[in-house]
Amino acid sequence: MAENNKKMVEAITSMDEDFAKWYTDVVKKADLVDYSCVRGCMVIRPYGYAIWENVQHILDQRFKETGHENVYMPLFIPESLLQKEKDHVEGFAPEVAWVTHGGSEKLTERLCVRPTSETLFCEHYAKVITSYRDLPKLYNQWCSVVRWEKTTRPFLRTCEFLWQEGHTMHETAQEATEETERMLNVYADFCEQALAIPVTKGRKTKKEQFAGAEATYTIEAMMHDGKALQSGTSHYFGDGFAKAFDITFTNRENKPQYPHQTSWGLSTRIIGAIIMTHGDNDGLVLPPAVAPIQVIVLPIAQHKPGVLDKAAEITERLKKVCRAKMDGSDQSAGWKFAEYEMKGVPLRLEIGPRDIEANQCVLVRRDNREKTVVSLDELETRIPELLQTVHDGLYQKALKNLQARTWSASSFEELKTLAAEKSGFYKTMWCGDEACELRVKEEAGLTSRCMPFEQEHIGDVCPICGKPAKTMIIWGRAY
RNA sequence: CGAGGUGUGGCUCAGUUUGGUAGAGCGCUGCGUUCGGGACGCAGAGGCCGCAAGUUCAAGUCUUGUCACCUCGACCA
Repeated sequence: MAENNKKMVEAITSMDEDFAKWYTDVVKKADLVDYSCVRGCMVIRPYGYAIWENVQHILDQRFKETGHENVYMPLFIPESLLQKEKDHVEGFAPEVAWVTHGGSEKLTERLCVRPTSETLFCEHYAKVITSYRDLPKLYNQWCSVVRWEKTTRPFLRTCEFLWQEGHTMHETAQEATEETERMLNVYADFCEQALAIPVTKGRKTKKEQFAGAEATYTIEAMMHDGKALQSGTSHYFGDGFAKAFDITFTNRENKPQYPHQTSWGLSTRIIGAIIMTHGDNDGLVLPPAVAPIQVIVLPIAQHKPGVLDKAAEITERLKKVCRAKMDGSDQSAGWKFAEYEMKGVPLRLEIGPRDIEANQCVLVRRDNREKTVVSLDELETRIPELLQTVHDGLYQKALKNLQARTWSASSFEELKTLAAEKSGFYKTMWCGDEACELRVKEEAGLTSRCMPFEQEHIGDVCPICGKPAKTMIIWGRAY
């Protein structure tokens, strides 16, 4: 029995042993995804999709609170449309999928399966924006996009993935800039408040920015292994696309003018961030706000009279204050403990004959296994409190990891040594020259993650070239 | 796209060196006993060994081709 137990537990590879393998083990064993017969694509299973639905629900609400409307654009983009903006097409052309035939007939113009929908939004905006009175246009769409990736991993990089993409048009550059920042903040708040993931907000370097954008802003999260995951991006386009797509409106002075544009997106990749930020060697650990099941009610010795009934009664009560579920299947109690830990359920409620006698139950936190005995009379207040405590615990733990793995370097040698010996984020000053960025990539194996909004003065010169530098930048290894 | 590796019941794999009737554990189905950390007994179901050619009396095993997946690099949310 002990032998068996050990074997089952070892079914998840330890994260210290092989983090990548741990990740795929968790993804599979928690029933989040299945590999599909289509190369590089995944089946998102009910439990994984339920997480995404919770993400969608919370974010969609925040988009609407900030004045956005949902729309739906076509899946296909005619080749000529994609090619209107030069930088954009150069950035995406290598990874688009093309439709060349309809039935057995060859199409006169190839259609690309959208890798992102800027071009479609632009084409539409050109038709519907004629006056400053039509602005701003604050559109968002929930959809999937396709990018022909060479190497893929569930959630982190797949050939098709689900996301939302917001596309907005504004009268002035300032308004558009504000929108870009506003939505980045929506993402950052969402990550911290709903997902318990601390993020670093900042601007991407020119090398890392979105194809066709004037500025790209990002939230970067640190995974448990110290690697970075770009978790959401917000782009300022200026009027570049507007010019390419001939979008003009009559301004307040009765003159034609190009509007200023933004776009911003967050994808199912965020589920990868949740897994790699909070997960442990027993499996997934879900932040309560997006956990499909927040409390799993487990009857103990459920064949004994009254136990199942009591557990069902408690579950019904709990459903009024949280997402609760009872497992009354005939698996053993120990099996259920392990199962729901693997699935990352934030709280487990155990109720057995001894508890019923004492009018109490045992609550166990997934994040630290702490047990609390709670009177059945106090469930409605204690459970929401405990869920909040789990959230806070997860956030603090993630923040601690971020702080413990953030290093700063004042010389290139120091940066290279740190990069070789420690994983995480590396702060240095940077002159702004792309040549230095390339050298860091070549010699230290790091890419720039962002230039944080919260700057620190850690020197006066760029450690790579020695020239004066005013910007602090974060380097790292990215998923 | 480069370098390596792997394809055998649902899953993880043994069997390939030396060709000779397709195996194990887990999972699954049924019945019974269990249940506070992955329980147990009994009885069952399930495989043209990735695919295609070839060698052979005989191929999971040898040869050639092909496809898929995995790991590491290069490229990208």
